[in-house]
Amino acid sequence: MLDKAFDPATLEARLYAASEASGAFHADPSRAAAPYTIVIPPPNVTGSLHIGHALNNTLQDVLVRFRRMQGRDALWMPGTDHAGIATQMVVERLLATEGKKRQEMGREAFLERVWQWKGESGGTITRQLRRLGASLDWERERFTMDEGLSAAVLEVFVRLHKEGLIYRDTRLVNWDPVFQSAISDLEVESREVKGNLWTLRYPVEGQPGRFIRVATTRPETMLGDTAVAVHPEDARFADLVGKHAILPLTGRRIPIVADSYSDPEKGTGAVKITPAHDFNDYEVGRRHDLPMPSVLDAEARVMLSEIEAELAAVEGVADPGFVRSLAGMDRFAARKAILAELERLELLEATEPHTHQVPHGDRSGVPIEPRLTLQWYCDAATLAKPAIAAVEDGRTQFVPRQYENLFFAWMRDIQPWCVSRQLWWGHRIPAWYGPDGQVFVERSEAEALAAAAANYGRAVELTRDPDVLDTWFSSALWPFSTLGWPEQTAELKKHYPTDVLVTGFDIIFFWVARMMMMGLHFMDGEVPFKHVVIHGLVRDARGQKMSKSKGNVLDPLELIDQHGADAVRFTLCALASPGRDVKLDPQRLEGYRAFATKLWNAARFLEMNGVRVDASWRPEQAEGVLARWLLAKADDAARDATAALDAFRFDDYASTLYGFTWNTYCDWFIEFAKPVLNGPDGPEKDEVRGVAQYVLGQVLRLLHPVMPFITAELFEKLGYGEAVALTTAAYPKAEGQGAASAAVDLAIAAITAIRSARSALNVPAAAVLPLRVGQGSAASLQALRDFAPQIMRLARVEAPQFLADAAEGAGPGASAVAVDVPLFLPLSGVVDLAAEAKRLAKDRAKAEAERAKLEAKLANPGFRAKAEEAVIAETEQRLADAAAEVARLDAALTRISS
RNA sequence: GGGCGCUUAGCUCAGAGGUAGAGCGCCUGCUUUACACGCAGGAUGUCGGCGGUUCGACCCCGUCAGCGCCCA
Repeated sequence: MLDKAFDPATLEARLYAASEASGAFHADPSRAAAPYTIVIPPPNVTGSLHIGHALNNTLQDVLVRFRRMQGRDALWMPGTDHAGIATQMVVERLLATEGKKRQEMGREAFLERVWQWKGESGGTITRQLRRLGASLDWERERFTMDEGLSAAVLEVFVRLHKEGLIYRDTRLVNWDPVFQSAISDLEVESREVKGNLWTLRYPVEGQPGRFIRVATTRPETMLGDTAVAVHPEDARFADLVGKHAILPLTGRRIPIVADSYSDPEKGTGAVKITPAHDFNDYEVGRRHDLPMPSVLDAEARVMLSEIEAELAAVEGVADPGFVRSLAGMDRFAARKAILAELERLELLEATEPHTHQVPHGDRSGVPIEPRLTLQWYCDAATLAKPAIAAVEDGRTQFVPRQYENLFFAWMRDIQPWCVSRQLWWGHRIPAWYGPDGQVFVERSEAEALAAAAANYGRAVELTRDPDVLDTWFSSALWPFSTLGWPEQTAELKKHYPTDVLVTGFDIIFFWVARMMMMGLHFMDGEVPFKHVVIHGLVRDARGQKMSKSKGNVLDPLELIDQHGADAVRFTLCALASPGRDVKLDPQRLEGYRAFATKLWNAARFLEMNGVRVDASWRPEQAEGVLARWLLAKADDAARDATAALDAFRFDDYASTLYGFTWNTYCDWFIEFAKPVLNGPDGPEKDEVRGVAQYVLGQVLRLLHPVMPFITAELFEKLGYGEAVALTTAAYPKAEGQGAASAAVDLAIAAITAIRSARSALNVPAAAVLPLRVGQGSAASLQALRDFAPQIMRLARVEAPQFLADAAEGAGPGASAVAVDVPLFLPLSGVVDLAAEAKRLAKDRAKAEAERAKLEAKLANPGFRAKAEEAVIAETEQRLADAAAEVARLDAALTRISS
């Protein structure tokens, strides 16, 4: 016997553990079944499950469970990435509490410590994914730093280098002074900062008393200025172009150049150019062939080595002694000192408050310092071409489609990808340097030594590059490295290309783009995935982004504790409309938890009424109208649910099943079944019991992808089979059960019409009224006869009296209509006839308006001439119906007033 | 400034060139022995504004407005 209420907390852990242990989530390449493959976008190993993960993984799990039930050899590949910066940060913080520093420990010991941390704490998110019910193939769990994946990284790096697609170059990078490493553009976020706009005066060479004024938000970089730029068409400065300015403090002579980068509208119209510390200035520097001295070191402290030689004393303008005093000073302290000195020299003209966007490291939280450094680059522009082509010709499709534009925009303007990071935790770059600095990129130190020996004609000592690769470099290989590449495994053969990548739009550049580039390059031009399903961000009920500072964060694990994993999953699924953010209102969760309870109670009801699972019951044998009606509706639900999932419409999938389960199955079928179940034993009762258990079985299967726990529990408790068996039970298909019986729909219409009339007339709920049935088609009258017990029970009426002719039944009372049959509720004395008259008049007005509208439409010659035949016929039918409705209501009004 | 998206019931959102929908909320009534996490009934929409195409526009086109996101 089922418990009185569904209690998710007591069964989720048990059910999940049983499924995992049963091997139901495990793919097997030796199986004949066609593959279905999703690789999880690898969560960060330091991470824990947030609501965005819950959405992302719910959608993946729904797809995987659905396809698995359809008989596919489903593989959902689990794992995490090593998150270079984040992990290093976590462990360094841990060390700090012990009073230790990474630099003191040395690289080896530090890495050992990171692995130790990973062993102890790196499994958080994978444990949490189990609570969500995610049916990942845990036996295959991978980690980007594990042996196999590291081999893949090595192979890719070496091959790309030999192909000339990886090279070293000195370029401007986003430098994070906290981590002292290059970071990706994508790890930089712009933050609004209240600062100042300072106007500086640079003396013009050879024109005493004349200055060119430049506005800047970063005065400390002026030490590295190598030009002043003005707009070529700016008349104010036309005579200065080609002349020089004397850079204050350093005394350096710098050219005044014409470049359209300078905006005449902004600031003073002249802009200082510091090529080594600003991306725009860097481009200007390249255009004008300017020197690019760096003036800030790895920690963003003032560094003079590249400008020291040119320091010159200029009376009232530059003092080398002052500049030297800045050496080693932090950039913000240097800013203050420089401003003070400029002020003293009367070269600081104005200070205005100014709010502007400043790039910050998303993890360190400090302003990024663009720095000119020697790094390893990957030729992304070349690799991007096949990726763009694959999306253009539809080998990979985005869902929703419009995200392809975002992908194209980024890929067509892609910059060289800086892949080196000045960290310890990560894949160490397989590059060794000879005594003269020549580089040898090989798969191992031995190979590098051999290559060096061949090159120099003798054995030499090599030094290995200390840097590691960007974490995304290894993530980019994830769709094939996890399948065993570079080994040609059975898994790789069967499961690549994968079917779908499910991710948020914010991650298109991180994962999608890079996986596409690497997949196409290394897998013989085969795309890594056929579909990219993009979902929105999870926001709070008011549409605000969740953030710790706002305190509006919803923790999925708490939600699971409160409502059950099924309700959380169903909610996320129902709200996942394509291209929209998910506004998660706790009220919605309550609503879908109620849905789970509803399903539970329906099952309980059947159990209490002697409905038992009968695997031999065949739907084709059902003859009764009610059974056939339910089977046809179940067919529709199966077809619609499947179509929705085929199209990645998770919202439609959820609402189809919500409606079918609650409205069709519980509200109508079960209510119609009650008189039969309470009645005498016999073939009719057997059939109702049979169809009840059969369709409930279908419902459990249909819902299982989104509500794996409650469905498995009911599957087992009711006797359909072991809980774990539902994981691989066949997903229902539309079976061709035909159209739903009109007889049931007519009975439903009759009940609804009578209920509506009763309610409008304030008939006491408990009152049982007489019911007279007027003239109608033979089929309709038969339907009302067949379902008389249901109508009596659900509409609270006496056994219907079928009237012999239209004249009968006249007399005061309420009236209603079910399709083509008038229904009379003689209510003289019981009911407020004036209220009934009012109700009828209102309905009549509505019907008359409809009639008039249709008549006008048909009277339009253009409509007659140009509309499709079928549309005209339909409109005529509707007009006839409306006219009949008006006539019926007129008759009812007449009866009442007589 | 450039690009993309959105605007439909009180809220959150579906929606097809030909009859505007759902869930929640709201109002009313109900211990109808599965379920009050329930049952039944009900109200609410110039489908953002304007113009165009069409026999017919919520839908297609143009334009304006407001909101959001991305990039600069």
